[in-house]
Amino acid sequence: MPAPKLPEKRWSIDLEKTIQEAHYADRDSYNQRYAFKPDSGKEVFVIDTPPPYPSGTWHIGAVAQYSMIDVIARSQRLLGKEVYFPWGVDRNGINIEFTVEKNTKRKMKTYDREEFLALCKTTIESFTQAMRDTARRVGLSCDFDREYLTDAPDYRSVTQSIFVELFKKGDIIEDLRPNIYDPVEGTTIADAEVERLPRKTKLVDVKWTCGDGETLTISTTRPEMICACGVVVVHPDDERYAHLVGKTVSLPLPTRGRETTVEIQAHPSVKSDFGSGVLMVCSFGDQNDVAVFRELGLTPFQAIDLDGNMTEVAGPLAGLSVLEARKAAIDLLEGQGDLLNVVEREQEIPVSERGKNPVEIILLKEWYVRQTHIQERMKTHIEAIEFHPTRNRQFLLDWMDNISIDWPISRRRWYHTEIPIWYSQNEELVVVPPSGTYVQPWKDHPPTGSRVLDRSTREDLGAYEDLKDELGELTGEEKVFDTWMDSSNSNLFVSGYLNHPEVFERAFPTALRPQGKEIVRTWLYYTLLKSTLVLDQPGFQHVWIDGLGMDPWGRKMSKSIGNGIDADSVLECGASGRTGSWKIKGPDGSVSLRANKIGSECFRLWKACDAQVGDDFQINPEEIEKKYFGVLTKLFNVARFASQFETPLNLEEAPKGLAIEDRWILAEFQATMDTVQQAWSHLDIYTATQALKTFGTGLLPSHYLEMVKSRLYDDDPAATWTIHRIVRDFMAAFSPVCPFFTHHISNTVYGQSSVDVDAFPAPPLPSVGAQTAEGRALCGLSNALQEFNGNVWGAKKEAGVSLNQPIAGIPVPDSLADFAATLTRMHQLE
RNA sequence: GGGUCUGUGGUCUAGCGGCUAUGACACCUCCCUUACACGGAGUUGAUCGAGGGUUCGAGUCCCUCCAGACCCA
Repeated sequence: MPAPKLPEKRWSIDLEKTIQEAHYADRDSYNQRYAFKPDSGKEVFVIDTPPPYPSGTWHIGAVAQYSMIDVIARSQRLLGKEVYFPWGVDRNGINIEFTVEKNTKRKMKTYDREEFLALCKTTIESFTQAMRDTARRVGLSCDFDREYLTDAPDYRSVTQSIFVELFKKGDIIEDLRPNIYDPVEGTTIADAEVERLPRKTKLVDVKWTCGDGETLTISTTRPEMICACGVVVVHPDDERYAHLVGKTVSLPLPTRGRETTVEIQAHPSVKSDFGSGVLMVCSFGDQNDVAVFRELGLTPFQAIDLDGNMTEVAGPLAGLSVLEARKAAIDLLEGQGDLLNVVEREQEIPVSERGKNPVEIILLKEWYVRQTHIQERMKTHIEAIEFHPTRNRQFLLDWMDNISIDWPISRRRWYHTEIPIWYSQNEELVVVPPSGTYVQPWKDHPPTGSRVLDRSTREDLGAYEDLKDELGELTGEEKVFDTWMDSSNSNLFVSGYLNHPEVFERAFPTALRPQGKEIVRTWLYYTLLKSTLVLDQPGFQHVWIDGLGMDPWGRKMSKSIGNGIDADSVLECGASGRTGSWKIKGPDGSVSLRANKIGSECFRLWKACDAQVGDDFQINPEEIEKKYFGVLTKLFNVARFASQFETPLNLEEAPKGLAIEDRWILAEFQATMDTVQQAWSHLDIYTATQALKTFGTGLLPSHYLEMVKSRLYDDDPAATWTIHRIVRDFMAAFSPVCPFFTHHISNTVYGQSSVDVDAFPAPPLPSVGAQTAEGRALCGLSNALQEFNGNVWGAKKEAGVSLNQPIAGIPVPDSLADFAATLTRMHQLE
């Protein structure tokens, strides 16, 4: 018997790493395979990959998601598309600023701006490199040479150009509005960036006195805000207080520069069962206050300044921080005998997502993207997008129903894209840069080609060069954009908007947006908003939304719980004899998990097989190994077994004299391949992988190979052709899931890598296709065949006979008459 | 409190109105059979979260409840 062409006895992580390193080592051949070649003549398929944010280690759940995007990219190549699988890194934002502040123990605003930006850039670059390594280790086939960074001039210039475009159109405006503000970090934040944390606060009952001497009690957690009170309200149905409506009541604390009484009115937002059922409405105490102020047309008081301190209007409390003022207010009230009761109370308070600081609502002049006027148009476009899974469309639409205010996009931070605008000395004119340039107005002058616009009408008044002298001293904008302003251009950027118009023509709407479900309301929503505002088009053809990686108990992985798993520990598990072990905090104490071998191929196979797209997936390395490494071993051995038989010179054309079992397995194989091709074209990773796995570890080895073993040993050309043709095409169809595994096998045995196949394999024997009568008849026998084989195996076991020994008295049923000879030989029936 | 989603053997999972509910892993039993013991074969094991309803017929559709996840207030 000739030696197998595949020398390795089994698939191993070390083998995987060797193949992988060779794969990535030669840049030219890598690019030949995977770089985007828009002129190839093939249909363009651009994937708007989520640019990860480098923060040290890459989260296992995110890596799992990303590896599935790679499966889609590779399967689309297999189907003959010209795929652009970009590698982008999101590097703007407050996280890196925090990291630098923590590392240097210095607050951002104590630095020179330029110096601080340099520090951020160095730090994020070191994190980025680790991420690039992990990306290759998990086998991503991105166009790495075309890497884009959201903090690079070419990317930021797109953000800035779109800002200018939308500003000119009137879709971006500046306005003085109440904003959610983080006083510690000194910046405005968006609705989507607010989270709630439970904190202990004091709920105090305060005595208020009406003009006619009647007293009432108001419960509040924010007595320092009394100075900003614009109205006192009770519920219109609350009979206890109906007589109060219309009276005036005195503020129980001294103020400055405002009237000392307010009116009592009725409003339905009051919860009668909360506290005393009487509510003081302060300008910007919370979101509800803002709504009531707007509804009742009241003039707001600015009680808190940009540093989080009380303003003049707070009278004796002016200059104190919010917390100090709260204490002082309680003391004052107690001193005057107006403090009736104090209770400690657990309350959910709004904090900023990034800094975890209690946020305030402050009246500020900020930049906004108008969005409330365009919701219906967006919904029309959203109808045209195919969602995977479909339920996520509704998820997005539901979020949109809650949108009631415009999107504030300016931030008082530094490591972000700058708002590209300068103001004239009289503040009535503005200067904006030409499209395609990146500017830093806080330090630069407007570049050549800038335009002068009227600040309020946005009328274009002429070239900056011509009007320079009329502007007086220019002030560059110091504020920057919310990072979602950058991220929401990613599809435009990767599709070639502004930079490659001829590609953009063919690439937009972008073929696919893959992402996690936790950022539907941000990344997906904002991107679709941009596509509607800028181009009035749907941003994508497909949106593919995956679930979240959970710990083995079904909880979200997070640093604070200590239930996270590092991606590299899983991918390197089994390399050089290393084993993996993980200690994970569960609900009932820590649990130790171990595994001997996982690696990228097994990891990808697990993710492809174990959960449908959109479902949350529990990550348990022990299970990944137990359930899926054996699949690789099995498939490897099938190929290795086949590889010991001469590969036919002509694999394309079926030889004469195919036996009934050859025709049967070819019919089954073609049915499987039909399913796989359909599934790949519908971005259905689960179905494709399951079909391949079931065929490759079930029917093929257990039934077909056992039937034809003796023919193979006798060099039967029909059997040899059948098994080789199936293994070769199988590897191609399977290559999106396990690219290095299939590459190694197909390259070694057939001299052609499965990852280079750019057309889905044609059916080996069309005469037994799924649409043919013979194909259907053959596939119809599969159950009977499996059952019969099982019966014989069971009978031998029952009789205590080993499987390679003969057995008597088992007749082949009539339905399998055509297989009588084959089955008799296979089982040595007597 | 609201919205969305999920709930199928010990664990994970298929199922999209129709025969005795799919498969994998684990468990148990057996087998070193000339590809594979990091393997193979065969068993055991589920009142499909609970309760109502629609239907000739329901994991599958509807309602209520319970539990979990995500998002929001």
